[in-house]
Amino acid sequence: MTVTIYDVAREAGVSMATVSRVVNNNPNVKPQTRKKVFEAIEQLGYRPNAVARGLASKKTTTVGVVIPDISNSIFAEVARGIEDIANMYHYNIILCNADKKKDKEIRVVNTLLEKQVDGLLFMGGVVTDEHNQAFRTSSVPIVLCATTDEQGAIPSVDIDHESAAYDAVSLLIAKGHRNIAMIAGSLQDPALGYARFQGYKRAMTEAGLKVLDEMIRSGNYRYESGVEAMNYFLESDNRPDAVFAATDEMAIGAIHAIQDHGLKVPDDISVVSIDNTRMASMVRPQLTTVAQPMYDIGAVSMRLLTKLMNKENVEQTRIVLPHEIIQRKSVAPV
Amino acid sequence: MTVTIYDVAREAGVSMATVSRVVNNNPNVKPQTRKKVFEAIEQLGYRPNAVARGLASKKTTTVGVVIPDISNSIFAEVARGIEDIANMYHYNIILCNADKKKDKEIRVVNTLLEKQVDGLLFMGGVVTDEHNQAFRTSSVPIVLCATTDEQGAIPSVDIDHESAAYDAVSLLIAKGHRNIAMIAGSLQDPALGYARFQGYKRAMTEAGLKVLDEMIRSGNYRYESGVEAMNYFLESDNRPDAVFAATDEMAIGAIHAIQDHGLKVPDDISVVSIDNTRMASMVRPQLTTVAQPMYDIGAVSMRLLTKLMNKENVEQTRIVLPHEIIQRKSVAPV
DNA sequence: CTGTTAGCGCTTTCAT
DNA sequence: ATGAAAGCGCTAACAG
Repeated sequence: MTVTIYDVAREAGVSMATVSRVVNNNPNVKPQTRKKVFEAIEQLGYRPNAVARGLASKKTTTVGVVIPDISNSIFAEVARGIEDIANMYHYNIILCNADKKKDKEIRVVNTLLEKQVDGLLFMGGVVTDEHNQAFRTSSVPIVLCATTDEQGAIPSVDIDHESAAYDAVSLLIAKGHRNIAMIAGSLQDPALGYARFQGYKRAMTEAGLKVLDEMIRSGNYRYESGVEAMNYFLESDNRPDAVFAATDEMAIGAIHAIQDHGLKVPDDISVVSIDNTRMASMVRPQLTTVAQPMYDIGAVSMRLLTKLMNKENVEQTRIVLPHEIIQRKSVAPV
Repeated sequence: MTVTIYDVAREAGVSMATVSRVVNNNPNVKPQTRKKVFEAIEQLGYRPNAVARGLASKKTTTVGVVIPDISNSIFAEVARGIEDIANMYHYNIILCNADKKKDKEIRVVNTLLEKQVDGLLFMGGVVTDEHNQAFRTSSVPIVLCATTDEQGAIPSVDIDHESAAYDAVSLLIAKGHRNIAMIAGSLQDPALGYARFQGYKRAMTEAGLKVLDEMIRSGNYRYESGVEAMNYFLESDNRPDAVFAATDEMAIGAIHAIQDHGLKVPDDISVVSIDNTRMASMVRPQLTTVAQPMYDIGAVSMRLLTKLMNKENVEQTRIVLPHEIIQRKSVAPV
């Protein structure tokens, strides 16, 4: 039924080993023989079985990637970077959504390992002890992508969220704003939510400004939570004159909340955030935001992983990519 | 080094077959034996090798999905639907971007087949003869996802783009608009761009309205091309009073172009589109659009694929999912 | 309920 | 430059 390497060998009048050699581009084959084999392959419509090859060679040329949610554009962009580089190095990608649920994350890491992936890219929220435990049983390299572990024991590629937040808030301060609110993410999330909050705090403190509890609301990174949080600020008696949102989406929510209250951005209230998703230039006013190089994070982490899988010597296993503030139209001088 | 089923068997004092049985949940094992085996597994930290299993059983419990671009939110949403259902049926996903490039599409289909996926989900633009050729050599089922072949020979799940467009334009007409422009996609793309254009034409014609060349511009489905196209209309001497855009993104571009010209949506010009991406409710005014159930398209096509892989009898192999017009704030009566 | 025994389709020494 | 043969780790009859 299915044609195997053996059939090709018979058809070409050579041994399996020889067929294997030509399929794998081993130079030790006489051109003439190579030709015969190719003809037989063509003739029979032979398609190498990658599973058998994987079993025999102990390499599958596929890497597993666990991602919180592929339908979230931030992660989708990272995934695209991963895929492009993987492709370039002839790896395929097994993609698993894990929704930032610890149990699911650990489960998929295990099934990925069972599938004998040659390496693992882990994109998630927190890296707990249980994660480390699961990672430790892996015989293949793992790199954290768009996150880091606190001990810095595992190779990772990310931006410095704290300093990105610091820069965003500092811009606001430089423009003369003093009464600056923050729409934060989850403060339980050390790699992102909390780090961005820390950056806000540091910028405020260094500028001699007070960090007031009532000027901080936590959202879930999404649009709706941005409008909710902003509505809260709008209705408080100490209305901020600028808002720093932990994500573009929440910032856009905030902008609309402000506009729906009959106020103007940036004339009445300035807004700045982090991410620089495509949407940032698809709002009016266009969003001033700190660009997170998501595609590059994916690309660089995949590249790092290829080196690790290749057992190359890598000096830097903890890579921090630079961020950049993109000034558009949502921030005004006071 | 790596612990195999054989090691577990020895440790537990049973045969490989028995270990295999307990790992695969075969009921024919005495509870006591099962327990012994589990202990040995635990002890040794045994992790079944899915590649070996795949070779022996000729099933990999993974399906391949070829997708144009995972960083495009439309496709990402489909992918999420696929993943969720795949997960539910214990399949994993190998994801390959193919950028709607025919060569790349065919190449990845082949490598996916080499990897012995149990089934294939194909999301792409046009399905050419060459595609069909590649599909035909497959011994595993294939379903087209968010596209169809013209002959209808291959199982597929999609919406009826023509009628979605028809409904969108008809809404405009019902509201009293007569001078309706269209920002189309690629008219070379039969499954989407052209079908949506056909729907526009039919709605116009049936209403006794003229389809004017100068009222139609082609974009590339993206935001920028929406603003470009709209600018063209805005500067022409026959300004439309309503615009139908083939995608939300282009519609949002159009809205901003209109606003940047000092006009109002929908007061001066109404805008309607197709997609209902999350962004549709993240613009002001919120976008009236035809909802394309992307998640469901992914979910349903994966479900269909599971049935096919299972050799179940399926009556309907060409599924057309319903669309629905979502009226928000971008369309006004004249 | 459990064990024996062939493979699955390929890679990889080791010879020649 | 090529072939023979031993696995890779597991499943699936088959036998008992």
